[in-house]
Amino acid sequence: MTKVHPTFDVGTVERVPAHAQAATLLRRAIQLGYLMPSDKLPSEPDLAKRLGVSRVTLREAIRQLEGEGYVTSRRPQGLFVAKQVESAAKRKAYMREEFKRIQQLLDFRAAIEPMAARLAARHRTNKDLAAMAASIRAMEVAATVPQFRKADSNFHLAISKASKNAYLRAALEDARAGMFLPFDARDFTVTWSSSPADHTVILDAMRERDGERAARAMEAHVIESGREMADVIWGKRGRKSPPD
Amino acid sequence: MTKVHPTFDVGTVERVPAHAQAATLLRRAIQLGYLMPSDKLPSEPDLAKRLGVSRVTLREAIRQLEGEGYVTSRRPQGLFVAKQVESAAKRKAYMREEFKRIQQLLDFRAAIEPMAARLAARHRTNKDLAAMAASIRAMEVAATVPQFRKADSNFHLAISKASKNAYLRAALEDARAGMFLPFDARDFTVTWSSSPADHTVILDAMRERDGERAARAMEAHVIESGREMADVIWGKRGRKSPPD
DNA sequence: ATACATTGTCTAAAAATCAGACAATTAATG
DNA sequence: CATTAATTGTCTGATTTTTAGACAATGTAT
Repeated sequence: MTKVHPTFDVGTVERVPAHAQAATLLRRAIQLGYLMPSDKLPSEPDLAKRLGVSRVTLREAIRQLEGEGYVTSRRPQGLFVAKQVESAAKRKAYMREEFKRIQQLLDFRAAIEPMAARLAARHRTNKDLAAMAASIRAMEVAATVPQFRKADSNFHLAISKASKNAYLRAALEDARAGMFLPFDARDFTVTWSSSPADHTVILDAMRERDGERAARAMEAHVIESGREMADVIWGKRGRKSPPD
Repeated sequence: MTKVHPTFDVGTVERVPAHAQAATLLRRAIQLGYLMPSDKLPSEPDLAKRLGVSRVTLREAIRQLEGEGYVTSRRPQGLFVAKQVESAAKRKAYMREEFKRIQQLLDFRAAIEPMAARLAARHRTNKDLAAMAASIRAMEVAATVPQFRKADSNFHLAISKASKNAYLRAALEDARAGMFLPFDARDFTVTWSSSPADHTVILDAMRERDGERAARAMEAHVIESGREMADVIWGKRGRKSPPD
């Protein structure tokens, strides 16, 4: 008796316009620290080609980002990354309201990052190891929060790459991009304190191909990062300064 | 000195046509067992409305799925899920060739499913619990592999839903959809042997809100499932029959 | 003052999607 | 066996999004 399934739910198609996607890509690049404040962006024709869209479409994306305050256009010189995206107070409010989402994201990271570290310790090449070490060095010499954040991101992404697991890697990239969205701030320096030591421990485990130790260290690191983050969000600790 | 970042790479925009998205949604519904072989799909206007696309767009998606052999259109009766997508031999060959990918997916599941179980044990409502129990009952009375698979899928998805974590849930859905693609076969009855007992243990932990036990049980289950799967793929055990 | 790269603005066309109408088909019904 | 009713097959025209390209406006650097 062929019949339609009663609880049939496949979800819905959501069309994402090309200009919205382009805006998301550029916003993410700024949020992840690939594009830093006051950086000049490529010219519109160039940028459009890189993004794989037409200039008109790119333009709509730029208008959107200008409205959000991520970029400013100085007439015939080009497009620049804004120095300040939003007020500190506004960002902090945003973070509180997004707290639940962040907490979910931290649990998600706590699930995947240790596994990525475990597999990376097993499958890493010397080149992978070098990339991780380079990221840690970059973290140590970072003078600004965006620089630090970029190095930190690179370290974790290097591990996900070394795991040789496409699923973990994709999930981790998504997770990190999602994390940094609200931490776009220049006034929060989360994970600055515990990170250097944590990262070194993880790197050692990678060097010795000790998967379990790498996983445990990563788990501790993610949990501690989350704790620090929560403290900052809820104002228990307040600001910290970068190391000198 | 404002300069363009040298290693500037934001990725590219990829336009995903609505019909491709619709095809993906329907394909996944079949792969996950929401739509079973010989099931009748809703009428085109109805389905188009549910998917949030026009009928023309839906039609392009259907043409695609027909080409892939997922559905067949019996003229004025409607659209039906195909009985057989591909031959058993072809699927088995496909599985071996996709073995690496499956192994990655198993590692990915081993990372996220225990965490989902842990959080589900903590956050589950009675309704969540009832859904899990219903899935187990459905598994016990399943007479065919698709039925069993659907029930199995529902159990794991119920847990991911109960975890109240959108990221874990989405990742788990992706992972399961990816798993079942090559296991669409009727000739593999993986996880049939160990599953009933495993699932009951997990359910007990959920009932008692014992997150750690739930996580451990789930981890063991995923690992054992992977082991059985590997055995079947490499022919160490061969076929099994469904319970009567 | 001038050159020049860049953004601002416009037009025309192509592609995707939508909304709706109507014909064709055939299982089910009486 | 004829009729009904639901469904797919097919078509048209409008709307939205995106593309490709041309040209003017701008203001910095030489």
